[in-house]
Amino acid sequence: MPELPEVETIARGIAKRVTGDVIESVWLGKKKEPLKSPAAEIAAALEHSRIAAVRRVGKHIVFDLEKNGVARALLPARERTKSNRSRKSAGAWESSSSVAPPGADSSIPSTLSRAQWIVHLGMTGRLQVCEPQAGLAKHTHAIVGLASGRELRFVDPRRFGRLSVAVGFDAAGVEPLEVDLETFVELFRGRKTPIKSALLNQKLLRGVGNIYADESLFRAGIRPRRQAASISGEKLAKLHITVKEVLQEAIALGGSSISDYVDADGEEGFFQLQHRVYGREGEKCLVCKKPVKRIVIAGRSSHYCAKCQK
DNA sequence: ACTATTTCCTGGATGC
DNA sequence: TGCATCCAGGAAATAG
Repeated sequence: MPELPEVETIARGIAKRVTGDVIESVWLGKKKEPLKSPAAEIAAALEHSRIAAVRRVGKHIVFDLEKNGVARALLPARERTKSNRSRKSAGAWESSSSVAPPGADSSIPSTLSRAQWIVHLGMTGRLQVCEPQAGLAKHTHAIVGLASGRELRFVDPRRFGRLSVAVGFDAAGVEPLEVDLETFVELFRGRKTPIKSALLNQKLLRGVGNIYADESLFRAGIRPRRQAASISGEKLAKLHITVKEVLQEAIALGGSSISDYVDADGEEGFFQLQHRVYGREGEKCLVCKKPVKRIVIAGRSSHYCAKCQK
């Protein structure tokens, strides 16, 4: 279940392999769930684009795409009108900023369109960079052919993952690794919801999932059910630190491998060995030896130590 | 404006 | 062994 550290690890691995490569072809499967934008828009945005960068935003993997505007001018008018329906996705292609590419011959009218391909892995999504002859994994929903001769494949058995395209993509919420204390504290002001739910709310903090919420709360000594607004400034300051600490340690270890998570190199992460409460129901708390408890908050398993967390 | 609950998905684990 | 049931959980949709 990729959360921020796993997505960061995967994005770095993919970036290493495909940055600068050019997309030559796009195949999208028949299943509709994985596609958040219409298939035609995704294919149109990706084809003939250069992958300028690959980065993580929250739990999203963002491919920054660049392409010369010539293809746009050649699009049939019908296609252009059709793709203008949705401003949120590739339909906004027309309104993308057009600038001359560096080093372009100024005598030839040329535009450079920028867009983003956004991949959300959901629970079981995977991105593979492989040779075209490599066996096709079951539940492959997208295959992107690259000029280098390799393929980028999106595989997702449970189909909670999503593919979309956008212009000027930005996700809601603040980056947990960048947020300052004042902004962090402000996120929880007046919130009656349990702190665990607030941490999982991507409109507040983007990237924290179930594992890292539990681990951060344990280190901060806060029970997951505590009403967010009732937590002291001192405790929130502690949480502000432990959230970053847990995420940074996890990134350093390549994420947490539970069930079948592997990064872009097929390597497992090792942060699961550092979990102090997550998945340890009934086992002894590593600090006080009391058994770790498990409760359900908003349908999510939540692990904590009743003695160490108040 | 918030908050809580339900729904989508499949594969692996468990129960009888 | 087989078959049904449950569970994992991110985020969108729905309800309150």
